[in-house]
Amino acid sequence: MEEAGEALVPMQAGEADQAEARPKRGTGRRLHGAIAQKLGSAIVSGRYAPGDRLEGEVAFSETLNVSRSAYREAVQVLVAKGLVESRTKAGTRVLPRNRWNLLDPDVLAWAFTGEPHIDFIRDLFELRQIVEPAAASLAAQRRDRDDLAVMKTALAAMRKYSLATETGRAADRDFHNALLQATRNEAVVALSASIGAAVSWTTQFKQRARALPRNPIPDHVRVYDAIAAGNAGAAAEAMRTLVDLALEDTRSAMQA
Amino acid sequence: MEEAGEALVPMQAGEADQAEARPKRGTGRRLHGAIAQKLGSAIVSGRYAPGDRLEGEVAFSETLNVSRSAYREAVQVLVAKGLVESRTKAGTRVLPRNRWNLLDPDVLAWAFTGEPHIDFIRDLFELRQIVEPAAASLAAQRRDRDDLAVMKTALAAMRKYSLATETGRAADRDFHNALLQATRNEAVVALSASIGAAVSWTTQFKQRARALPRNPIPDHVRVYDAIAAGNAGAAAEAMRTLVDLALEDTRSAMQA
DNA sequence: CCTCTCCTTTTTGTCGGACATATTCCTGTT
DNA sequence: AACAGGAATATGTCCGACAAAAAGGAGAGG
Repeated sequence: MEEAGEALVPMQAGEADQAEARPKRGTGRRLHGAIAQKLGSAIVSGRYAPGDRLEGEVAFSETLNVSRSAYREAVQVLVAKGLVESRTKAGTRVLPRNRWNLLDPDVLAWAFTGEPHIDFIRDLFELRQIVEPAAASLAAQRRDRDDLAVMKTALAAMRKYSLATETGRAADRDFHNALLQATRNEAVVALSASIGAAVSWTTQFKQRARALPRNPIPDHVRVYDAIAAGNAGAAAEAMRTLVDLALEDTRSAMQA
Repeated sequence: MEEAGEALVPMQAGEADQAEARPKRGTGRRLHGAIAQKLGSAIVSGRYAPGDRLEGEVAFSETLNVSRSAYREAVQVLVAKGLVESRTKAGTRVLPRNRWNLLDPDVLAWAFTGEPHIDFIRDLFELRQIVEPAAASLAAQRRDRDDLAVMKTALAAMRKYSLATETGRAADRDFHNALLQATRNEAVVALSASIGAAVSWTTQFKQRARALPRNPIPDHVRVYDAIAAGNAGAAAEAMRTLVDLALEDTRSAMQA
């Protein structure tokens, strides 16, 4: 139902006093993309509750100082990701969480623009614990020489720069991407794009809280060795412990 | 209450033969949604190859007999799903497959509007074989009385009507949905919601090819019993065989 | 007083045209 | 031939208007 009165004011998280509401588009970004990000992160982070009605298009686009067209295109993006639903006269309303495309890369990114709920991170790691060992198993059976080469270089880069540097984290992503590529399974790879992004965010969290309490390189090496040897069971097991430790680190980091 | 009904009309179910005619929107469907579906399925089914450039907005929207605004909103949907990318002056180009959000429900649906590649189905079932046994295991550990009740009624409905009827298939979906809900993991639920939709399409394929070669009820019962008993290992194993058989059936049906 | 029907009003949906912006690509210069 | 600069072109944004659908209220009838 409709809450009376103060119901749903646009956020315009007022750092500026005056009408600086216009979402300036960052590097090369399109305007409607910026609006979509702004609205999307606002929804995912809970500033709009499921069932809430957004302000009307005309009014909202006015307060944002953008044209209705740009605003509408942004809303279409949110509709495409299952965050909101628009019906004539009823307005645009936030859908319940179970309709959201949580594995959409953008939605995941938006979820990590703010402090994500600990439960959600738990769910994500649980999915990782399901998918990644199985992926490692598949990779062990199907990898070719090129896959191993890419993983090896990524591993070397991880050793050289630690996970504290951005280049080091990029190498970590490369390692996991190469592993998933070796599964020869498009669906699994697509999942990785989502989970991988989330994982990189949680890695940043870990770093932010304190120094990494444990050197993750040996775990990665064990995974690599098992895949190189074509030992599917060992690869799965090694990956399982790797994810376990990552979860443990993240959890302790977030409690602090 | 929310009319869940996406039983909404499949537009232009008949012939798409007519040159490039205006995409008539089925009851309640928005125009840009229809365009997005048309373009999306064309891309996913391969009628546009990755790297191809779409016709310019003005020209294309003219041949479709729609306004540029509607066309643009449709394109934004495709952008949101990673299918295309638009850049000034360069035009709108189809992205490589690894950029697509394959687990997006709409993308999956579009993939099954035409004859999907057998490899893709294989990938999908492989992912199912990874996720669903693990989900059953989680469900066995976390289900409560309500979950079991819902699953039990769904099971009864499946027994009453077979999978040959739509109500029977709906009961099948209910069963799997209840199972996933019992995992208490939003990410797993979201993933399986996508895959589940695709699976229901393959089920229809099976039915179309020939009568279901095997009674699937006992397999479901085994899964239910294991979950009810809280036996995680048995639940995973039962689900594994269930998915295995489903894959086998689908494969033999598609070879015919 | 309640219910049903009809109409008003609100909000999204679609349209058309205009201008802005950013590249690409061609052209002309050095 | 290399480079710089301008014209062409496609997307990006803005504006204003009307169409369509549906929620909510008004009025007739029970």
